[in-house]
Amino acid sequence: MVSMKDLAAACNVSIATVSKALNDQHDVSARTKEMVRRKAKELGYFPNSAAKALKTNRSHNIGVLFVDEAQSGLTHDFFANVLDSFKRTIELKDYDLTLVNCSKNHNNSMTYLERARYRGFDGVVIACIDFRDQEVVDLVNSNIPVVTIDYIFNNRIAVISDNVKGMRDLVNYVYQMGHRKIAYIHGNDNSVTQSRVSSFFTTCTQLGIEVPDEYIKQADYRDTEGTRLRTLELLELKEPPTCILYPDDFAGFGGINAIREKGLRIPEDISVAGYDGIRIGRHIEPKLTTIRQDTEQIGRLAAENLIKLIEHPRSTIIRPIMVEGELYKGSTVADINRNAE
Amino acid sequence: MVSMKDLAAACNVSIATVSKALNDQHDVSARTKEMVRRKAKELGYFPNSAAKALKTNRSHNIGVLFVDEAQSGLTHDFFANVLDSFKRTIELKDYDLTLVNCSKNHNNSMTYLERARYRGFDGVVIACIDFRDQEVVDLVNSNIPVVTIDYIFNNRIAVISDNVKGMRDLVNYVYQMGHRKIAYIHGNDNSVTQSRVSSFFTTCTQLGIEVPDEYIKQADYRDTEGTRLRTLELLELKEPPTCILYPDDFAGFGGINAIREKGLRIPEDISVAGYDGIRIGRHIEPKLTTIRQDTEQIGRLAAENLIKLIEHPRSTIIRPIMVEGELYKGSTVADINRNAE
DNA sequence: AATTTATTCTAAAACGTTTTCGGTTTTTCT
DNA sequence: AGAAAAACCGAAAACGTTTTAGAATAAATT
Repeated sequence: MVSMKDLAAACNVSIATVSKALNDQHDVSARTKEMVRRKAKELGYFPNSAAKALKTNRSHNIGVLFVDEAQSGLTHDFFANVLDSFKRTIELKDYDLTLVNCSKNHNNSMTYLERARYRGFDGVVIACIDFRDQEVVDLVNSNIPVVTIDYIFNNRIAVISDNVKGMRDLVNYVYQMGHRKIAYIHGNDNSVTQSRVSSFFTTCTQLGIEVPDEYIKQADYRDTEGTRLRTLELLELKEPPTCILYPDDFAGFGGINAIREKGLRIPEDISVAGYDGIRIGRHIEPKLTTIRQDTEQIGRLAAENLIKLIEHPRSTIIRPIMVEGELYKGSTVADINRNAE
Repeated sequence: MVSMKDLAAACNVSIATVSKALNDQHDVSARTKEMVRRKAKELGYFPNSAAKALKTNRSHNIGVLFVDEAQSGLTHDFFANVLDSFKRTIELKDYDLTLVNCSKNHNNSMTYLERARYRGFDGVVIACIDFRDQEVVDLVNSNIPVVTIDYIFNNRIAVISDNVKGMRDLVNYVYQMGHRKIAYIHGNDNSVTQSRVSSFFTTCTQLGIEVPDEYIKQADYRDTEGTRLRTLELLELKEPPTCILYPDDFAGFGGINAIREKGLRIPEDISVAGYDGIRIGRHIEPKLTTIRQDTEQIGRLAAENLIKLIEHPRSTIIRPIMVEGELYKGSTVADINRNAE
């Protein structure tokens, strides 16, 4: 409510001088700077971001775009952790974070791009969304600095979890534990799933493992009911797998339930593994074997690179950034090597 | 980038007319309104929120204040669900949501109140934070519309989960299942804990249950290691409880682990219950008995009332709003009545 | 026809900043 | 001491809106 005008009056200087003093410009003396700042604190002055944004075309505000279809937005463990890390990082540089309104409630709703411009975001981070949506594509192709998570666009910064390496590590580990009959219930079709599935097959081939068609099934991510049903199918096979991989940890618990329904023990009778490394997985028994994605790193790198792109567009190298996950061994994959019996 | 000025030029009318046409004011003819709107769409015009906010002192942006101490902000299941519901609700009214930067990284960082003013939030929702923090108190006592979650300030809107009723329902259920030796490991001291603890004692007294001191212990919320240790202590007692209540579901799993460590079965040998109703609790075995907090409702009511307060300050009744939780029976509390044996 | 009333429009100020450019004053150099 | 350079400051325009007060025109009333 107390503006630069008031402050200028109180200091007997011009508004211009006040502005420069507060912004630490070089053409104002140390003495007046000191005076203006003291007075500012005294009167309880603080700037108005709207006016500043209007004038400078910089909002110091970053938008985050995600769609919480089926309750899987903010409550999505992986994404929430990424976002949390992202937020902590940009806060160090004095940015705020705005969740972009993505409801299409009236027919005149803005597109994502329009809304980003409307709010004047300095940059946008995009995650957890259908990347083939035309609105998303338009936003990515605009001149607004953008970073995507787990999806690569041409000539844009992306931070992606190394699903190829993750799946390879997981399969190698399972193989090393003696398993040769490995089933994989994968998630619904998107780029993440594709990376994992192709890595699964590649690794199996390299290891000389044959994967019968009926060992490959599909369920949605976080869909415990789907994995339960698929798991039951797998257990019905005349030659059931000795280990089942799930789309993610959450969905994995659906599979675990199915297995126990059948009176089987984990990992004595059958082994399982998830993907993600959700927090709770390390706190409940059996501790789920999984690939822990480095959400901390993903969020931080996304933030750092987006800010670099915003503040130094010319000197920022635009490329996808890989973040490796880490195998968490847990206790759901049994060692069934001969010598271990 | 195309502004009202451009639009005015293209339409051969004044800027004022354009503004009024787009805002559907009464003193502009239907014909020009139509014309302006058509032209606006044609040129790809959209407003600039900073300019609008500067002029009107309304940002159509709501701040959310929470502190993610110990990773328990966005990744906090209860809060994430509340926030998700909150967001969906305000989006229907065309508001955006900004997570207020609450890092104190340099000594000149703004206070919460200053930041709220700086950004020009129309309102702020406060949750998951130390409500005794002076900065929070200052914000609450300012003239900015505010709603708090799970904490009541005088003369401010609050949406709170009915912990008294929740705990009463839970204890009654446990009692009804035949339990008389009920232990309670409660969370660290705050208003939520106080409600639950006092309700626990009141209900026990009403039921004529004696609660020995050593049945009451403390662990932090979501602290699986703490609950593990406290649980082991309880099991060492010469007269151990037949049922243990935990601070929350997440922490409850720490207790479950401890119990299994000792080779005991749930619920055959000992019963347990949590509090919250986190999603995963319904997907893993054993299904944890708990009080499911109605996060959907809490978020929605907080949003609706905050917006009402923003848009119609005079006619909004200011009072705490109670939201009841629901008993989820799960399968971790055994029926130990004589006839059930 | 003259007056009033209603309708439709515009000019201009204002919101709180930043920035450019020019003008003083002070310091430094010869 | 005088000139050149450096340091410091202010007036004013601009960013994209909304809003007020009034002007111009059209319609309705006497």
